[in-house]
Amino acid sequence: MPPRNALKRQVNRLPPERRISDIMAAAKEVFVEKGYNDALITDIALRAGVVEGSIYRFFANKRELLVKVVEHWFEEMLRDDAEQFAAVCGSWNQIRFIVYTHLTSIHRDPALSRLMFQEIRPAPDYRGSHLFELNRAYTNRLVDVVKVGIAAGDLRPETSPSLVRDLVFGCIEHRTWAFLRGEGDFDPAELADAITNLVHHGLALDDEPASPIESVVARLETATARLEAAAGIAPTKPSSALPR
Amino acid sequence: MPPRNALKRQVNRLPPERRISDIMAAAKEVFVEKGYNDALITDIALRAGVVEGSIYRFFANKRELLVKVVEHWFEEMLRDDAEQFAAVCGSWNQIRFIVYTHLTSIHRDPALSRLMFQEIRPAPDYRGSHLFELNRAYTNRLVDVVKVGIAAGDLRPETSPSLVRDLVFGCIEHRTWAFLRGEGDFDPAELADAITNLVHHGLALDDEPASPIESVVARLETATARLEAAAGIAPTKPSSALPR
DNA sequence: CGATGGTGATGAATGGTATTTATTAGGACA
DNA sequence: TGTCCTAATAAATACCATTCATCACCATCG
Repeated sequence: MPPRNALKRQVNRLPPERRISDIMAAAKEVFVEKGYNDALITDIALRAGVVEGSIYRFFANKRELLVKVVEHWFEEMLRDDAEQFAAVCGSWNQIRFIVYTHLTSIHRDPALSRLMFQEIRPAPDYRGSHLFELNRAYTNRLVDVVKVGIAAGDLRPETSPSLVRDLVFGCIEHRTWAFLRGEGDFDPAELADAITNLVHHGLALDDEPASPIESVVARLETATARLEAAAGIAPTKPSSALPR
Repeated sequence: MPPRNALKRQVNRLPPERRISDIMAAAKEVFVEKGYNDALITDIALRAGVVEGSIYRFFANKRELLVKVVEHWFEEMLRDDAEQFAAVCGSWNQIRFIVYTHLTSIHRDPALSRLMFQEIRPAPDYRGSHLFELNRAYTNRLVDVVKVGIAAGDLRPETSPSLVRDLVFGCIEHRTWAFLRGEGDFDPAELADAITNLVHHGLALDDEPASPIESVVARLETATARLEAAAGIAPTKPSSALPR
């Protein structure tokens, strides 16, 4: 056995899968602790027990490493949620379930959620990425719930399912930003109830006979509102506000 | 006059305000074009007609420069919106106005909006910053609208005003992310209507008083009153009282 | 059993960029 | 007109992601 010779460099050979998972585990740690920009490749390499250059054998660059780490997390999450969801019935309960599980994920992994929101999603190549597809599948469950609810007569037929998706996920994100910055805390169950109720009241079909007068006045109100908007807001391009 | 001597360096002395505004204008350009990370101080200095070091005389670092640029934009925006808002009456119209103007800002300045969402807001020192205060004032208008609406009996008493704020601004943000990434377009007026309707249906008090006609007529009256106000019959500040 | 080629792994460069610093020029003021 | 103060400069520094020339381990073959 050769003595610990300073001139001989030590090499530790491992199967690629093992190396990759070591690096990803270390990267996850560092990204979570430091955020993307302050995470150092040196630090990741150190914790993974490799040298900086080795990371570039498996990942094209720092960003790809980030994407892979978040993808891994997201996929795991989806697997866990999927079959549970299948057991939930009724539009209110289904919406509540989706809101609740999403809130729980954020509450459990704030740093990773934040990386997803702040670093991944705004990237110009996000659409077209695997994470985009995963996220689409994730959020489309809500779209489907709304569609089914409309078909079943539970929800207002004129609501846009995709707008409901943005309403719900946008609300959750906006509500949790302070927490994601490390300020304060929230209770997922409580907040899930509040959001679901608020949204659902906007969706629930009011079983009123809906007299003809009703709709006529509603149209009148809309017309005047537009008129006001056009008159009060922008002299620059008044026409567009009057689509008719 | 000294000849253009390569050994003598040219110095262009300017009043500080002028230098600062030059630098900020150049920085705005570059940040808008390239985004925060890809914006180079060198580039900014070049366009501002100064040398890199000079920027650090007026701004502590790149991030402070960014914050100042966004602050400036935001303040300007607030000034423009403020008095217009004062003229709008009725909770539906007020919400619609807020949604519409916000959508318009995003539509007009996507890059700056994006910097605000992606770079500024997630920073750990955001709360406590001037921009936080500005943004709070901006979004609190909606909170006030909801509070007044509840007090006036227009909106469900059990709704949380701050949750409505998150619902509305979160929805807008989520909806516009694709546009902010440079994919596709949206129509502010149309989207404002859709969002306002969706949210308002979740807020509007549904229990009809005994006679449907009664409330229908009341709404008609409200609508015409608004129209009068908008037309300039009752101009300066009819809003704060929120009649009725 | 020894040589050898392929490749995982290394750590020292490289390059790009924010930030700092020593030095200079212009103007205000005496 | 001389002197000091400070804006402005340009070169230097520091920090990192990324690249690259080289090395050491293993399998395979002679």
